[in-house]
Amino acid sequence: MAIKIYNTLTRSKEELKPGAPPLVTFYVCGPTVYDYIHIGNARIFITFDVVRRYLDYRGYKVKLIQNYTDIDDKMINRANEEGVAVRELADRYIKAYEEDVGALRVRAADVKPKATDHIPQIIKLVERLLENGYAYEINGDVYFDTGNYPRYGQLTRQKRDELLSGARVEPGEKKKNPLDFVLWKQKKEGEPAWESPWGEGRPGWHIECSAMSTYYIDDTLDIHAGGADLIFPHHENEIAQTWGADQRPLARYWMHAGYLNIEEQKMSKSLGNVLTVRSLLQEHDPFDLRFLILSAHYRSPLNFSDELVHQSRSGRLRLQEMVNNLLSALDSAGDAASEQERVLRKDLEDAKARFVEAMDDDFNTADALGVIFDLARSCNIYIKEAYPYNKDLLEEVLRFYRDINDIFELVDISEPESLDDEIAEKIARREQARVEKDFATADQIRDQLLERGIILEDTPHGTRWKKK
RNA sequence: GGCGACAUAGCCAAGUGGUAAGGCAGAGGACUGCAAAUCCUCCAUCCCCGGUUCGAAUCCGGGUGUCGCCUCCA
Repeated sequence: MAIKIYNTLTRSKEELKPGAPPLVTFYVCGPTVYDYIHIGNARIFITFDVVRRYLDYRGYKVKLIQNYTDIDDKMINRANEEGVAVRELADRYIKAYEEDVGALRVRAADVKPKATDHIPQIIKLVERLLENGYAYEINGDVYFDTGNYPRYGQLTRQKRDELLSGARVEPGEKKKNPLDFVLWKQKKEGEPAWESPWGEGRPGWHIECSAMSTYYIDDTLDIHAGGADLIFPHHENEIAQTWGADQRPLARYWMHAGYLNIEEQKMSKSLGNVLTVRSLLQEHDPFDLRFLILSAHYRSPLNFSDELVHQSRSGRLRLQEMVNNLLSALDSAGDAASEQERVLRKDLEDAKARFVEAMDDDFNTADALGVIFDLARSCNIYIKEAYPYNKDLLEEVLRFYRDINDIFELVDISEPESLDDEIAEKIARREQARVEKDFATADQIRDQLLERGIILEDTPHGTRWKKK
């Protein structure tokens, strides 16, 4: 069995065949750090974080690179509006990005290059493009010459003249062809700039990813990923640049995640419906947001609303409860054997296989969640009916949930904390009261503990507690 | 105008030829002193019309609808 990935380049699912297995080189287009990230950004980062973790789970050694775009028009405009240096703006939002994404349990990339730290590499790349005849300079600006690159449009699946019909030239641009794009931009007054063979200037938007991935990998990437809106022009241009400079494909597999809409509407500043991760985390559990994002296939459009977050939460808590049940059952587990044990063991093996099958098929997280819920039911039945429990089996189930959680990270699977003596004593007192059928006292104690954030649940095998 | 995606129950969502996963919500039941948790049962023939096939949600043709890209955008 092999992992299949939908490759935007070929518009079909292909078997993953990395260039140098078990290594998988993986480049994800990172944020432009001019503002807080929104939930749509978060979808991208969570999606590819899960892809990365799954590849890891399947035995690949993933090297993940994710850049920070810390110089471009948006950066400059925002810095000017706020009257701060571009560098200062970048530092602030890189920090914010790492906090936000960290709260969402997205693991940091192995390499996190910033565009402005790689100006020499960018300049060299532009020089190679000029030497190879794929670029031209006009008064300090350097453009990529799409007229010299017949394959332009291959990722977008459009011919040059088709793309041309919608293209337009910004005032002040001096390019030969409307599809040509800027590699190096001459300095304007008040903008950050670096020395170059074409005078002071700064890099264009697309060039950084080509330059940095080449610098850190120096070979065709296995996977290059980003949001669907990056297909054109960003990724199209990256492909053209890397080919022009080094005559090699930038990446073998191109993955693009779908849009996230807010209440069926595209998120946009003008509609005023941009939801930052930062604000959402004020009212929502990050696990719930992850659940929502993983509940649909990553290439499908995904809607976002409070209602859907609540639905996600209800479903997710079912899994959390199951894990809690499992952990507490483990406390009293021994080496009992039973018919139910055989059933659960089989369901576990099935679940393992089905999980891999779902995820191998272009990371079908929605399907995989179904597998997880099926096993949860089976495990709950076991816990309900198979007392006394078999410890080995429960531990094996728990191990599987830990493995899955290492990929999806939807629940908290920490060992139960020990109870402080006072609370333990109260629980014991309540038990005694229940035996004596003094339910008024029992309920009173339960209410007291509830106020302190401890929820009690009576089971046939004793009382369980959990934190609110 | 060009290119492309999607259309599955009240909601979310898998399934790409063999007779509709899973979750949320809802109804009924079991268990419980009560509660919580859990379990059981019920709840869709897959936008419409044609076609191919022994057989289609799944393939083909034609509609209708929604959305995206072609311009900064994750």
